[in-house]
Amino acid sequence: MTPVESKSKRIYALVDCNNFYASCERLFRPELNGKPVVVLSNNDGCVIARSNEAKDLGIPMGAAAFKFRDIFEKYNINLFSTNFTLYGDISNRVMSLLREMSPQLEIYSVDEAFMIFDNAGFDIEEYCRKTVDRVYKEVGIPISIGIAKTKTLAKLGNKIAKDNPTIYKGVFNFETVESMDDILRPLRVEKVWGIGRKNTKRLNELGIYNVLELKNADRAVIKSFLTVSGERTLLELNGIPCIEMEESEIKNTILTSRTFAKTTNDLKHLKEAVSSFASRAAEKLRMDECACTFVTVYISTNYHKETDDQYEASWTETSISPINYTPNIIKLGMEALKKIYKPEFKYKRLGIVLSGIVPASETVVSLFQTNEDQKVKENILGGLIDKINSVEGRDFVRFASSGHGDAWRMGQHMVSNRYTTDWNELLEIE
DNA sequence: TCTGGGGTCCTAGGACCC
DNA sequence: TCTGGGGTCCTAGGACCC
Repeated sequence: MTPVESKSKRIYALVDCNNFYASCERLFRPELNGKPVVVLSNNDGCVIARSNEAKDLGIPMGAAAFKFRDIFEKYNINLFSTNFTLYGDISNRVMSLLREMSPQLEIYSVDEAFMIFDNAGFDIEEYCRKTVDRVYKEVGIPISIGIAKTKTLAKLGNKIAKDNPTIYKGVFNFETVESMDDILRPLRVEKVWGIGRKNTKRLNELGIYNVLELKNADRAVIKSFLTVSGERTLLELNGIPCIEMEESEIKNTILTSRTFAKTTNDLKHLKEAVSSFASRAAEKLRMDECACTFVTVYISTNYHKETDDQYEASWTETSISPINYTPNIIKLGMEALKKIYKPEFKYKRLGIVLSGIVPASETVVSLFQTNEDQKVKENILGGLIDKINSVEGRDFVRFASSGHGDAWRMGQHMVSNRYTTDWNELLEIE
């Protein structure tokens, strides 16, 4: 037997929540079922989720909200600002149910996960249909599933299921399809996972327009034009798995960034932003039980405004040993900001990136920086702040340097309630 | 007037070494 | 003094994803 034959037969089932953010908003406003719903980004700047009814009205993903104001009004579209606290909680509910249905689960994003079946001795398609029913009944979120030998095909199958609900009823299975060619021929290459704007253009220049043409293309040609990533996509379309399970649960980077509601060149405002974003990033870091070595700050002007002078810059500070205590991270962030700040520009965006991430348990105490006692104190204080904030809402407790941030804080005008995490409800549940 | 936020992976090019 | 090529490591930036 060759190694390939002796390998177990693995099947991927990609679960994707339909119109996730819009579905979350509807969950607590059932009167909106059948009506158009749109969720806007921070600052209510652009469209990041649409219900099917909103899609049918021709509202594109990523559309600038101010350009569609008339349409929103004319069709009486229900608008929501983002409520990530709510979406995160609903996501957790969906994922725990999926984990129950499939112990090998790889969570890919807030609304997507791969269920993995090795040598399943049962009808996977039937099982997936049951999963669709259960998630809808128990959580209230509609999902679609694509089944195939590779992740890329499973993603594509999911798209097919979603685009043809009456034919496939939420589940598309590449394993039982009669003619692969007939399915792939009508699909444009940009539908494929990993083929974005630039790669679509390159492929079109090669005369490759549909997925079947890509699947049958010359491997060496694809590699030379689309690099190894494109080559992997081609192999995956042919049923050869190249994108494996994620091995590490640890993120490489943790990022907190915001576009400001107004521009500012006031160093005081930027310092407040650094302090506030560093606090949030440190909180995420501790949630993963990790520590970081590098703290990067980047700032930029408003690149949409061509009449303004443009500037963007970033700087990375290095810690002697890995840290996750908020004041330490703020301190490095402030030093980085000092290196790149220029008073002559008006800033629209600032971000903090934490990298060099390691499990907190593996960190050794640095002789130069802190001692065991200090470390213990930092851990207790950090944990306490996180606990209070998780109940009282983000930023309930924060460091004084974060200020009140009225000048730069985001504008959000249509936020729904934090239905599932409100303090009162927590009390009732517990 | 008003265009998100949080990630991953890959490549090219510079610095440095032998 | 002048010359070369190969290798590694690091970083910035591009492209993609949801």
